[in-house]
Amino acid sequence: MPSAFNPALETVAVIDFETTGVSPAAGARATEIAAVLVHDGQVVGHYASLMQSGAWVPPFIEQLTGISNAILARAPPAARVMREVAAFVGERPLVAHNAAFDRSFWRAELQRAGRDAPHRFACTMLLARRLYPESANHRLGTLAALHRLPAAGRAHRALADAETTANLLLQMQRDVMLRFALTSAPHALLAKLQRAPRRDLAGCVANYAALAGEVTA
DNA sequence: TGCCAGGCCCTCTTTAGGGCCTT
Repeated sequence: MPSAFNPALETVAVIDFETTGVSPAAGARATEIAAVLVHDGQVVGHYASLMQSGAWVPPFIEQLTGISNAILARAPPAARVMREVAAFVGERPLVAHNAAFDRSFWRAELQRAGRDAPHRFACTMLLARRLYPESANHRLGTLAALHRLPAAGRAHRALADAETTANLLLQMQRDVMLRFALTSAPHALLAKLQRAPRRDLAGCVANYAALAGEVTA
């Protein structure tokens, strides 16, 4: 039975950081990263690791994530972890929930590790605001509950949140296909939709479909 | 020891302000 997704759909990497704060520009550092590879409608691989940057973990963050200074003392160096995860994702497009946040740490930590960060990002939060305006809010946990996504483990840990985001991405692919009668919902289309005027998603899909006729039903 | 930001979007807007979302 043929897959409902385009076999040519590129693999994307869904990432999630745990950090000591909200801004690398203000001195916050990453404490954990996870990357989940998604291809043809399913998760096909993952990477996850704590990382030791030497940064101090505030009590609020320890309570939120369960990641303590004592745990990080035994973690591998941040630069080594970032080089490993960069090799794992390669040049694939990246996806994150509130991607502006993860993009800032991705760039900052890779720069510290001596690696370029040219990756394209897509944001499940921006897309969810357009696809699910009826949701009470667009936090990852709320959207996971709304769609009854599979439980992925403790929230606010990198791998669990990356897996939840990956499942949300797959849910949105299915919903876009259903809503707009498409046979596939490639990453490039979702990336366009996340920037589309909220009241003209159908117009954005039509324009995209006209340029890439293979996605239409 | 323990603070901190920024991109995006909406509207009471656009020469701005404030809320959301991430840790």
